[in-house]
Amino acid sequence: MKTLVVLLGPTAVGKTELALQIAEHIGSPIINADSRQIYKDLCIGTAAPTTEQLQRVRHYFVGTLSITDYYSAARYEEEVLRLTEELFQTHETLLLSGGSMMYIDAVCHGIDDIPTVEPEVRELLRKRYEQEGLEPLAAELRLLDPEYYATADLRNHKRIVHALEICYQTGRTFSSFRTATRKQRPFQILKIGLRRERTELFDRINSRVEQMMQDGFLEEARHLLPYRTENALNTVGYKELFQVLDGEWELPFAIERIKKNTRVYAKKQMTWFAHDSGIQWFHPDDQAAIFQLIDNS
RNA sequence: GGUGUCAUAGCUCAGUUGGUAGAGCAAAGGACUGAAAAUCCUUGUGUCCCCGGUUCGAUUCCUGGUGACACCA
Repeated sequence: MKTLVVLLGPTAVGKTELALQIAEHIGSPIINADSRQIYKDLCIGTAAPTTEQLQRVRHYFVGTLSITDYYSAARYEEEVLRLTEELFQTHETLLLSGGSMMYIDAVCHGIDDIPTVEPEVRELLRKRYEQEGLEPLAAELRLLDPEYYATADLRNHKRIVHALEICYQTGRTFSSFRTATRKQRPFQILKIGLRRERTELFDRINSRVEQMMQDGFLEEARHLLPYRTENALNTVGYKELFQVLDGEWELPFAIERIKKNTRVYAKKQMTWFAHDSGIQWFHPDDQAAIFQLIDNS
């Protein structure tokens, strides 16, 4: 039975280095599962693998997209499945590593087959939200898709707007696409979660942000400033540095915000992963136990 | 050594004309189906420095400590 090893955990826990060691141990490339490292030019701020690390092991989904490219968890699912099908012909075990919760779930059990929203529809709804606000849109959703309306987070405009986009574009209700079925994969999945004491993780986050600044994060952000409205740059770190470049924030204040928002992100990841009972948890230093688990699978 | 000011949440501080207290920051918990490092929701954690006194009742008023700061010697 082919095995996909999924290495996951909060940001800054130590996935990148351990992934390299596991990949070398099992002779697998690394399939990256990070929704921001996949973009070219977001190197320092996303703590993407370095050139040396990329030379050590073949990586997929690192720096392959332009920051203006559209991307989604569904595309990721599709592309990873195609890639694994190919790679499993020559590998018994493959490694996928990253922290983007929805991307990992998309690979492991799939997401529903909902059409991709066309740019015109997206633009139309974006304008309506901007001009009318959330309430009229929510009221409209109640008429178009009462089933989804009943359970939707009515204060979250992204949910409401997306449901409406699908209703408009397809003439069907958004809820009719939501089957919540778990797709079967032609390989077994071994989920390895990395975790640390919270204080330890937060210390690592804080010092990693300091390191990013020393590595030229502000310069990287300066080059990307013209693209600031792209979704790829709606990302912790870049957002705050854009405030500095606008002259709105002092740099030390922005650095504190980056640290804080990274901590919040890490907590959000841990909340998500905590619901997944299929994850076996380890401290990143406990490589022996992790290798043993992989070897026995 | 003397005088004065202050002592309240992890931090900075507000406040209670005496009825056991609240802001900001930090922090904690949660949701999540094609934009997910996104987006959204919830939560105040406390010997009010310590021992006494007055009082039905003291974090608040009073005596005395202790500590910090300022000024005078």
